[in-house]
Amino acid sequence: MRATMKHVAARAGVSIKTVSNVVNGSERVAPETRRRVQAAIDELGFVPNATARSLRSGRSGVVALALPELDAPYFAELAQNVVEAAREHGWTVLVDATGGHAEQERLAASGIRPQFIDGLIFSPLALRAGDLPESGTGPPTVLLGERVTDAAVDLVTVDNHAVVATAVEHLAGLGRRRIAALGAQTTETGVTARLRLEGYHLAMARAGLPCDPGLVVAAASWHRTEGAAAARVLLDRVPDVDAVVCFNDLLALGVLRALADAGVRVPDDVAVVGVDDVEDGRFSRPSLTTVALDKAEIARTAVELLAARLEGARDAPPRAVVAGHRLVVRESTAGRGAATLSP
Amino acid sequence: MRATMKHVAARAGVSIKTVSNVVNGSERVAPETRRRVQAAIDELGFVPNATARSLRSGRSGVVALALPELDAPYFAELAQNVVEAAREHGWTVLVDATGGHAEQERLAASGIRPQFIDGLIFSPLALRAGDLPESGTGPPTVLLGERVTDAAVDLVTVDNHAVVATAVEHLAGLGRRRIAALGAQTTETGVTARLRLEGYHLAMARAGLPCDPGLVVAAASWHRTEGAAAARVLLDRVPDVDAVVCFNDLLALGVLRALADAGVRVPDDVAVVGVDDVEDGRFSRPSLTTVALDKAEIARTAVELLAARLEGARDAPPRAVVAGHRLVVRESTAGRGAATLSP
DNA sequence: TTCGCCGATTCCAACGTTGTAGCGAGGTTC
DNA sequence: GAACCTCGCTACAACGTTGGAATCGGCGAA
Repeated sequence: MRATMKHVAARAGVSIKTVSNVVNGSERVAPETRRRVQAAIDELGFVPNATARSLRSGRSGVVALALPELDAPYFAELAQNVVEAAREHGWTVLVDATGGHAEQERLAASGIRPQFIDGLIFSPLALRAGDLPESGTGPPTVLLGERVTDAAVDLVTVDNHAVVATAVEHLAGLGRRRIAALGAQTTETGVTARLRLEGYHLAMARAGLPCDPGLVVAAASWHRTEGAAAARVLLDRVPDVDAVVCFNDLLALGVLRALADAGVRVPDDVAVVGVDDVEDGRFSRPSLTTVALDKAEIARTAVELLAARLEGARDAPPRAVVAGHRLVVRESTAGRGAATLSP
Repeated sequence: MRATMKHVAARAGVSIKTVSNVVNGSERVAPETRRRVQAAIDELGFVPNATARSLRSGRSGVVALALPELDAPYFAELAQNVVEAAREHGWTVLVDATGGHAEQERLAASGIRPQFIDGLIFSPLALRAGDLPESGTGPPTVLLGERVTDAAVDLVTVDNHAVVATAVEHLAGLGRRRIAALGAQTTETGVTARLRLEGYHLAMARAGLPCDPGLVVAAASWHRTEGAAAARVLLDRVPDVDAVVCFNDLLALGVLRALADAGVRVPDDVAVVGVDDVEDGRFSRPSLTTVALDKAEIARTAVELLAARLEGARDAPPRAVVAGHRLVVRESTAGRGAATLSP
């Protein structure tokens, strides 16, 4: 059985509280006592019981990260960044893969293993902010994505209009006219998809390009297979398409594959742009031009917002931070001229 | 403040223990009492405090998964599988990304947030089994990877000799003679790398192929960049190489990219095989022939071994399970003839 | 010598839950 | 009608820790 403070106390000939004081580095301990206690701790291999500590103090040092899926590169890279940022604050991250299912997400939002976690960083797919438990019920939460309602939670987002507009402008600047958008979603909950589609329409209008409805292709989920399938639909529907803006990189990677299979040259015949900047895109053939989202900034900001809320006023007004993005030009729009394996 | 059993008890006019009995579905509660208590629970939105429960019962329902990194697709996909398998057992998974650093791994092995977690599924990179805390100190552990010493922990592994041999035989069967191995590691801790290299040598010998030392290329870490760099070294060193066995898919994807940049045709000039079967390989150009490791089986087995140890005898003899693998032939060895986007 | 003070340590209670023991009411058995 | 049983519930202690109050011993000041 594992040693407890009781054992250490007995061995060192002091009270339990003195052991606690030594462990927590309190000032009020005589050097000699401290030494004796420390020796006992070492001999018994005592490690404080985090559960008891957390019950007593109300803090566990664990924050949850609820994501739709871990095996999509964007979320995997984001998770990695969150884990690292959380470590800086002495937090351990409990990752919860919701599968994007509303029920799982609701469960996650109301606190996995209630009171186990100090806070939650939540990237919902099916859930809308209005579905979040009323504040006070769930753990302090930072939302990644969109504010769908005015629920009072902190938020880290990106400017989805601008993100897609950046892509469209880049393509228009290269002289492309028939620019398709891939990744539209009809479900009410696909708010990111809706915003990105709006950004597409706005940018097309600004560039004075016709916005044929056939140019907009839906994708129920943003995975490679869906991207490939949508690309086939698109080629069939609009044979003279000369560019595709995909709403994320996975879709774009699927598109690249399907275009190659169809004998379409990229970027000569069709230029392709994604969003996210996941690592695969740097190594694909052709490498993928993309609008990079600053995942490190998103992760860092989310952790910091959470820290502020935990350490500061629990009911301070909610804050919203917009993380940055930037265009990364690679072969899928610039051809072999683009620096290889960069940046 | 959140409602506790005390509040519920007061509201329902019963003792705390009766509330506990209702919550835990004990038999000894009259229907009418149960109804009253349930009503109070609903009105107050009571949810049992997992921390207190865990302190009392010694079980938290949380298992840790310690991995080198989350953003490598193999680990991300594995993590996803573990999360799903754990959910079946009612467990939540706490993911710990160690970065492959010995110190972080040691920390993880001795129990992140001690006593917080019921068990640990551990995929070490830097640590050797001998470095694990003596049994009894850390949490019950299932090791993913290799048994380096005879430490008494459960183990899920793959037959690394056979895995690489499968790849070599496939290439030899296609008539390739100058087959390179990519991913060797000189560090003492890279046991998987050592086993895969042995598998390569054994298979080459069996196939009666010369095993020029120049054909073996090292890669400190198994990422795309390293793969690309190693491929350039290889082309420089052995210009007439006609096949490459990469010790994982990421290396292979880097190799594909570097070969394309060098104007080498795959598989016409050089055939490429990876190990893992991550999703990227299904969509790369050319798509990647690989030796698929059964990640779902690995995850499921690991969770089951852990469950058995937690529910059964704590000190039952350790078990070792070898998970399956199978060759998946795609374009990087079979050319356009291979079914596209399959399987 | 006594008092007060201060630093070091101990004691007690509490965090929210559950296991064990026990208790009263009502029914059954002879 | 006493002995016994079962049912439904309550009381208490315990899990391992920490905050706060209480206590103790030694020392300087009066």
